[in-house]
Amino acid sequence: MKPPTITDVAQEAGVSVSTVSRHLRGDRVRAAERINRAVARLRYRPSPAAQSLKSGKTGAIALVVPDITNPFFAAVVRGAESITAQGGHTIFLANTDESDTREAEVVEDLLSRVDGMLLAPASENNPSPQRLADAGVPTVLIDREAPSTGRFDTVLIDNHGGARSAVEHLLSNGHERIATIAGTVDSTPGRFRLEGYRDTLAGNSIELPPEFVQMGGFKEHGGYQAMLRLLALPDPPTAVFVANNTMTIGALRAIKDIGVRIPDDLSVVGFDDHPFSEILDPPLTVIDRPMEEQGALAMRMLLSRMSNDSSPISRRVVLDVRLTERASCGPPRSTPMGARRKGPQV
Amino acid sequence: MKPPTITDVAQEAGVSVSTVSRHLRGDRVRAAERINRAVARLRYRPSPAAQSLKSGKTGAIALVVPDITNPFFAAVVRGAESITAQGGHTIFLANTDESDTREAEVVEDLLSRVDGMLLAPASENNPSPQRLADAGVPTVLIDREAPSTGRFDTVLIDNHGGARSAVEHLLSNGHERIATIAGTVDSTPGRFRLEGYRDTLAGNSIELPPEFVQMGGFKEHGGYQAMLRLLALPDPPTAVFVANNTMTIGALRAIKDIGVRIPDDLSVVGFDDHPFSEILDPPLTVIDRPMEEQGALAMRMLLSRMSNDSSPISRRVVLDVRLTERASCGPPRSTPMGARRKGPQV
DNA sequence: ACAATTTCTGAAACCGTTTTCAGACGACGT
DNA sequence: ACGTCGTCTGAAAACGGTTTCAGAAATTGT
Repeated sequence: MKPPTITDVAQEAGVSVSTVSRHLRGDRVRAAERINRAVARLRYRPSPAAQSLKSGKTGAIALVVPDITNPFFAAVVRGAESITAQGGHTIFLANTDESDTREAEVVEDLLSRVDGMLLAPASENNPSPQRLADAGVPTVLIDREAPSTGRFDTVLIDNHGGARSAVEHLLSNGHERIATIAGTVDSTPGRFRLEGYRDTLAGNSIELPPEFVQMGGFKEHGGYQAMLRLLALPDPPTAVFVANNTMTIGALRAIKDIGVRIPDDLSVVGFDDHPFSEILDPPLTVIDRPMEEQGALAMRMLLSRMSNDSSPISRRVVLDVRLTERASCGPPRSTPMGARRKGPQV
Repeated sequence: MKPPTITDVAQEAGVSVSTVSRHLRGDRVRAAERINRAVARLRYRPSPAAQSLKSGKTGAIALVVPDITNPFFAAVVRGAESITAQGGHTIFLANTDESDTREAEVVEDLLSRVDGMLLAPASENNPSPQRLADAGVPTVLIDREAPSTGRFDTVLIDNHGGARSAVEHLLSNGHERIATIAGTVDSTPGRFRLEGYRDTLAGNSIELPPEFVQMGGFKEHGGYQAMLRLLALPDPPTAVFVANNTMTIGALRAIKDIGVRIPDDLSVVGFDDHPFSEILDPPLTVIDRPMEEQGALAMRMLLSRMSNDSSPISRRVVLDVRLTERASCGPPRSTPMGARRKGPQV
């Protein structure tokens, strides 16, 4: 009933606990065979609690993300897990619901249970990374930067460049009235994607009314509302860049509700690909990035950090993104839309 | 640098470690105020390893799912997490990639790290639940049954009834040539959804060629291939029931590649809703279920099991599903004269 | 065969907590 | 005042491993 301890094994094998311990950790030992048999017979498994108490290592790694429901983070998890699968580390996954306070709790709780952490902070002014640094927990940041830049290993993507590609694609299709639905501006992706959008338009000497930037908070509902506001404008945009996948779902729903047609009435570029993007009608043009690789890379960096304390300088990796062109963009409508609106409104 | 121990706190507060420990666990103690100050000043946090070694409790719960990328499981995780958030339990999430062997490893590893486990077994002949029972770890099964039925708490949904609703919906639209893309048949959902499909057809005295049942293995690619095979049939079906969400994505991609139109050429019902279902063209009719609630319920059952050892009988909860009708179903392309023309009946 | 060396072993200390177990202290009744 | 309680306290023993240490056994060299 009670799980067997190393003492039971020692007794069964007729040796001392030290010998059993040594054999289990790989030392050459005379009674190796007998110990193996005893272990098998008793189905002995060392207690992680005891091991970690003595060694100070837990054999676990935490992976903290703002929203596990988001396919991007799910992919990151898979990527990270694929690296850790062989090596003997367990992954603890935690969800923060995009909340700074929840993240603080979660991090505080996990702090002493793990040897290292992969963290995608909810926002940029979040104290968690600092807390982890203080506690001496090796940490790699994913997709979001820490307040005190340059002090943490980070795996980012080229958010600014991605937004630029999106807007340039729209420009090259002849659009000028290009709007954006932006995420929370105090998160790294939200901030840089918005800046990329603005810089690109500015670089092309295009000036747009401030209503062309609508905040969607990275949530589906936010995207829905934002798109509704955009479409209700007296002089609405002919193209929209939506800054993440969940807001895109909401935005498309709004478009559908209103009865606007893509790409005839409105061109759309999303950020982050998804299996569904291909089967939409029309298929969605998106900014794509290596999601699993982002997770895998972060995990590799973390593992190296954990074993190889050497390099004190922090690494900052920025992965490339690329535009996957499908069919949701076309030339702008020559005549401004406005007459043809139906369905629910804001 | 080193995290402070209870001894440091005791010293700082000028009392013995026992007193500190007692105060921390809630006993009345004279030096309460001084201890609090010491704890705050030192930023002391008790070592989970030491606590769990002594108490035998870990304060953690494992949640093991076959595929975290699947929005259904992501929702289950959220549901479960929402319950645990307040109470002091950490969640360990693990992914098994639908593999029995991976699941065995994961469960074996987590076994001694947690006080309880929420498990969605990869297949029905998977030994993990038995292993957990042997080890005395409270366990609640999610969505899948264990080999030795009736011995575990389980939170299921009405898979059979869901499949029946789907097929009946298709029947009421006038279809007779109804195919299915089934999941792995050794998993609970795969088995019962297929049985529900077969029973309903049999109940309506409809006999179909065996090629109308295609296996898709619950994977997107499997769904793609299965749909391709279905559409390549000399006498293809006029309607298809796809047994889960990821296969549906694949199936829809195949449909799009081939150029078949929904619902004119083919009616489709999926299993499990998704934000995207609504923005597809046409929006997808699906069997829907309370996903987060399934996770939340399972977590509640587990917590009660963990505290309240009382009831030795195992609970089996079956949640209802319902058909969410959208626009992916219509009358069959070549309807026999006089048959129902349009719209659902019954 | 014997000393010098190397390899292997068990006893014991330790990791940071919780929890007995006496004993110390203050409050109380008479 | 004095014994009797009840409350609060610190020393010490666990929990299940790992690791140091010194000693025993095996190996080697001559």
